[in-house]
Amino acid sequence: MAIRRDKLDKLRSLGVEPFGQAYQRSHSAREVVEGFSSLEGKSVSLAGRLNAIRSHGKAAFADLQDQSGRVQIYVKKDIVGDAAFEIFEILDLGDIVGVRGLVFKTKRGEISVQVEQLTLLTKALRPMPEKWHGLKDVELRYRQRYVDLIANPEVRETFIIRTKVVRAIRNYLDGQGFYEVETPVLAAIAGGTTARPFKTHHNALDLPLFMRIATELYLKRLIVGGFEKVYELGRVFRNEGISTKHNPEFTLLELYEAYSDYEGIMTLTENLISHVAQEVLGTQHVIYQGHEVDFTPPWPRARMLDLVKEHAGVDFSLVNSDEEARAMARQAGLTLAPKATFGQALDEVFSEFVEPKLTGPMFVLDYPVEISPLAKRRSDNPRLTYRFEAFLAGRELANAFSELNDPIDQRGRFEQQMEERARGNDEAHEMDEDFLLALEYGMPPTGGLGIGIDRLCMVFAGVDSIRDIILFPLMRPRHD
RNA sequence: GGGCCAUUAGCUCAGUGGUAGAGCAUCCGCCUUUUAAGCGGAGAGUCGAUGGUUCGAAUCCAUCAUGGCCCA
Repeated sequence: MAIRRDKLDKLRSLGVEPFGQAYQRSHSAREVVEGFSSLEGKSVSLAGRLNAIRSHGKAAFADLQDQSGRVQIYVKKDIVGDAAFEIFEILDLGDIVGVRGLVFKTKRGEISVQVEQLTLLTKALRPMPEKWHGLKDVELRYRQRYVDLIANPEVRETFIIRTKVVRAIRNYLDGQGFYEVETPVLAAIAGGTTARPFKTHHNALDLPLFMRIATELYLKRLIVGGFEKVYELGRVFRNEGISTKHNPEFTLLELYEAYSDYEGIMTLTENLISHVAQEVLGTQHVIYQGHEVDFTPPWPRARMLDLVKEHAGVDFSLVNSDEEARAMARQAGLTLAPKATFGQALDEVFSEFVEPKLTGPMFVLDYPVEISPLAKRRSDNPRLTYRFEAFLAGRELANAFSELNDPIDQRGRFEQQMEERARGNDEAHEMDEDFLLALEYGMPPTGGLGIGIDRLCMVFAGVDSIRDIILFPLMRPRHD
């Protein structure tokens, strides 16, 4: 640091401003390398960070890194002149420069730019991480992602994949006639799923507010209002623990299609993901965590009850009461809370014995009503709903249902959730009178879908931790 | 919340009770087609923090901090 600060003064005394102005570039590093056959002998201008310097006395090679990649530059005293070469010798790894010069190939065959004019654009006051091993310290990689991006080029590729996934989703949905909308992040009630919200406060209205945990209830209001295909691709916030699969804020896609149902949404889901795979990876096949994944539709479908019967050896379709359900869970080897319902018992057994085995992609159908308070009941079995989840690599990828549009049933479900809450489950839904009011105006039969974008991107990028697909994951602030 | 692990130079890492090390980076010298350039030399540390055990602690013990992995 101190040495680099001294260099600032030295540069200024030589008439060089270490924090320069805009620089006109003619090419990117990649363009120079890939377009060599037509660029050889021609003059190009590039800008980027000095990644490596191999000095040879009165000449030097260096690697110039820009967003597209790296290209070697060759700085020769004879050509740039004594003054410029003196300045070049002061430069450090990490400094950002602009160069203009001729494209050529070295004896060893490396495409390079013979520098005629060198411009310092930004002096780096901090040293870069080690060139060979990169930055490995995960704490520093997350806290100082910019250094991670400089030192580990594959990290940029990971995040470019994320960008492409999001773009491909928008392209597909827009092409299907969906409208992208924006609904409130701050609301008096955080609804749409079961999770603890972040609480905040609006000063002028002296109003307690919550940050959204889902976009569901607002998007359904839009269906009531006559929008027929809407989606929101937005950040939601859940005040819960942090793990390789959980970050307190994450990106959720929710979409709603009027006059559709969960069957229609299943088809849409597999087509959407398949489209994204083709757009982003150019293939339907990926290997994730050692499993071969094939996104080609249609995906296998199985009823939750059947999967539980198959993998846990217990048949919940024979159960007639919550008590019998708890007994069946015990038979499968689980101990549950004494008040656990049929739905909770089934879900726990499913999570424990089935979920980890679902490499997928596949659909699991017909979730119990108690854990699906916003989903429509099956007409042939009121304990179950028209709800499915998509699974991939043992993890929930998507959650969808035929939306409950009966305001009276919906009120009953909310009341059931209130009882849950009274029993101490502070993740249960709150009564949302305003949403019920909307439903009373009439919501057409509708299918809805939610997809966790971070987890989806993890599969496409081949990373195992959600923190590796979030640019700036939440960290405890450093205090030193 | 529980268990296990990590924390040593800017970075990557050695160092299991007896004078704090290596490579890269940095600085100085040499070197005009190298590429993890090379050769010679130099500087660089509150060993995460605080206590304790010991003649002596990076090393053993306790607590705390930060992070990671697993579990709830």
